[in-house]
Amino acid sequence: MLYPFKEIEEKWQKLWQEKKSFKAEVSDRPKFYCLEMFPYPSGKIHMGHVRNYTISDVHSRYKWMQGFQVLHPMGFDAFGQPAENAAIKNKSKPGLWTRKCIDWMKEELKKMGFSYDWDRELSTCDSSYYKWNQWIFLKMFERGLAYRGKSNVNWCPSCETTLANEEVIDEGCWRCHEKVQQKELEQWFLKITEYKERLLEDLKQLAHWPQRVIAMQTNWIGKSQGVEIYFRLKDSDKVIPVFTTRPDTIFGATYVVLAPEHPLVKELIRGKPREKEIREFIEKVSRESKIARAASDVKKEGIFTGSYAINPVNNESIPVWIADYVLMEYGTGAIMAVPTHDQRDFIFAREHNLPMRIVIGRIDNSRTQEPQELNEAYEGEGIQVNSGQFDGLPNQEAKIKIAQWMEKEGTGKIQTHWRLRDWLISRQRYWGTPIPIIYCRQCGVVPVAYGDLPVKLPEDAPFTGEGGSPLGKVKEFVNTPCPKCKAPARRETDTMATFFDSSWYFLRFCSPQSKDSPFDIGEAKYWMPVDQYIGGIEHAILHLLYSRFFTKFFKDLGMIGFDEPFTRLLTQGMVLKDGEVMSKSRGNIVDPDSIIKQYGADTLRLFILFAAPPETELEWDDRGIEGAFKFLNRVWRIQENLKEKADPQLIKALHRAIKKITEDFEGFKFNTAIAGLMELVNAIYQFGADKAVFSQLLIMLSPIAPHFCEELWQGLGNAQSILKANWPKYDPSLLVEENITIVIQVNGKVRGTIAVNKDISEDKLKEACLNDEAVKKWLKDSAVKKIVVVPGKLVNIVV
RNA sequence: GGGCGGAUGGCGGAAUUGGCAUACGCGGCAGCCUUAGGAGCUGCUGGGGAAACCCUCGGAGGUUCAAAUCCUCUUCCGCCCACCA
Repeated sequence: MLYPFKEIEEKWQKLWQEKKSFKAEVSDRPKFYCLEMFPYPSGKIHMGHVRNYTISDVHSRYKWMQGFQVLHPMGFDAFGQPAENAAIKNKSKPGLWTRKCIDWMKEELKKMGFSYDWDRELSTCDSSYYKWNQWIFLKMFERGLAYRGKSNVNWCPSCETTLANEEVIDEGCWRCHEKVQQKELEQWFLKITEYKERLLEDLKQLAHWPQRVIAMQTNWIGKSQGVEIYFRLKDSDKVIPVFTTRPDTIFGATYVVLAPEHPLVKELIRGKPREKEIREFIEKVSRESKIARAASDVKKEGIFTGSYAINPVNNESIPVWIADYVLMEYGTGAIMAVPTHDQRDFIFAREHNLPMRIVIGRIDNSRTQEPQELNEAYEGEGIQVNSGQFDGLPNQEAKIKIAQWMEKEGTGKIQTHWRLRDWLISRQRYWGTPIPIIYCRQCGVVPVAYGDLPVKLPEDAPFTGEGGSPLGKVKEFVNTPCPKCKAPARRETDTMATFFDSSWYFLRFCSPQSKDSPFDIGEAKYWMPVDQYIGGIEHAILHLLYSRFFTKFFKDLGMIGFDEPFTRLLTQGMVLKDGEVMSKSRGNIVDPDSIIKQYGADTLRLFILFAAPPETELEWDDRGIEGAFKFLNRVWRIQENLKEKADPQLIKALHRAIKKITEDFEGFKFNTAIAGLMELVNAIYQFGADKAVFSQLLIMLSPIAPHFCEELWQGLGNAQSILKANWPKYDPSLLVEENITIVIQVNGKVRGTIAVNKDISEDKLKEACLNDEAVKKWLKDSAVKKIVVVPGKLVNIVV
């Protein structure tokens, strides 16, 4: 007979809701804040959600049972483009569509039996939430951290909006993959670069984050030390600053290259004989996509400007070129080229017959090479040559000496460069937080007064899907008096990037009803920081970096006292089917709802944890889910045959299991924890369980299969929820075996085993091993050289 | 090109961190039970071999009494970043 999962799950979900079993309240108990990355309400949950939220849920329930006061909230990241696309398609409104999706999704989440405190639910599209986005924006504006700038922005012609650098993937829009164009617009930026040192430095505090996330953030921030070197133009007082991380190669700089967009270019080429040709070249490059420009196998194109610069260390005249491989966005938009020691420069120099000079000699090669002998640039370590007074120094040492010397001479300046750019948050979109700014002819850019917040998003903007922001077409929204002079003025019609919304929601969860501030300072002091954060690796850079930035900003406002929002981070792996990521386009989706209908949520939870460790990819297997269901049925049948008193052997097995399973829960090794539970169940089938052993099994299984265990727990006569039960503790004395099995090896190969008392002396053990019948035949003709004894484990006889 | 992570039976995956490779499950095989259910229970199940034994953790070397685990070289796969000066 199969256990009646449908009735059981409905029954307990209802009871949990009625009793508010997962209500998080400030108390004397130690707190534990367990958070998963909240979903975008697309309407349906997918296996990725199921996996993410099951991991969090098991961890939360485990912490409850360990006596923690747990905060485990859920909400919806509800602003964003899909709602607008759906509204256009269905001739509906984004708000209506989104709220319907939220309702559907909540139903599905509830069917999974997740232990959320639903009283804390929030949606970022509610004005009670986004009001505080606007408040935060104004605070940043006051401090100069939100600013307006003219900028060449990434423009997606399909979505008709700008994109952050971070949202451009392989030169396409991150959402629709349409090729991104460049367009100059007035935009709002957040000055995240102001926090770059702290964002980098504080990564050291994150001892419990995955190494690779730390590495990705470090690379994204991209700190690099080097020297800014000043190349004076020949016959001019103009200077080209150049950034390099390799000042040790300065004596080998044989030409200078400017990015085509470099501000000096126009002036440099004016009146030169090939001016027209150069202009055409620049035109051509600017039309090229960044993909083509970035492809390393593509020939590096360039053109001589006709001007020369002076290498400040040796006063040589070297030509100034323009080339597509130099980027305006990085460094100073100009480089010094050292073809012998930089592969890109090498290719370019060979292509255009530019001079080369070796300045770093290979350590392993005594013969000095000539540049024409080179097949590629030498980028490794070496000894300085052709470098004036620095000849003979190891280049690492010369790097520092040359930098210091140049700084003293005034020809260069030691500098640090960063890859991190300011964060563009303006979106020419409707379904987002309105930016609380008013433009007045008289007063200019005027912030909305705090008292006038929220600037509400009008719910009935026209949706045609054509051109520009629908907000701009709502006259009642756009036209407003200037807060300062009361003259007619216009509102900003751009909205905020949705990453803004998700950069502080974890703080809002501490006090979601708070009416006077984004979050209650006392509540946040109790609950924050988040003890365990769980989500997908795809957010390793953006969301986590922005959240860290906001946290530091709140600290600067004096609202919180810590630097980092997420103490521990777990990034779960993707769910695959037939070796590929589950996705609609591949048509390999397994719908969680159909699995729940067929086997119940407990089986789904059990399987998804058992199939793989949380961090690795998980291959979906329809037969595996049957196995999980079979296991629960096997546990179900135990209640029919309970004994009066359990066998001592089973008690030992139980305590071994408690130790293993507890350790595995601590380390998020749910797959082996479940294996441990299965072993315990196998032992129960062998020896027969009593009520006490069965109870302990249920407690340990309950975070994984909560409805199922509540039902059996109640069946054992318990009036209270199993969540209130204490997590079992093992008795170490029961783990010690009087007689242990020792492995006997001869020359490292297993030749037998021997059962001995645990306290046997080493000599006696050696003797017993040498006299073992199975071992003797391996020893007969050889002399024993050495015997290695690993206490309690094995004996290795070397002959 | 750079960074990170992988590779273990027919499959998903274990291995106390250098100490019995393949726990647990799936699949397969056999038996039992049967009011024949796609149920349940009990065994067996890495490869070769009649056996004694031998071989096996992507491949090749090395360190060690002992290697899936440490070192060197190498092949393949995944993710992220990328003319970053």
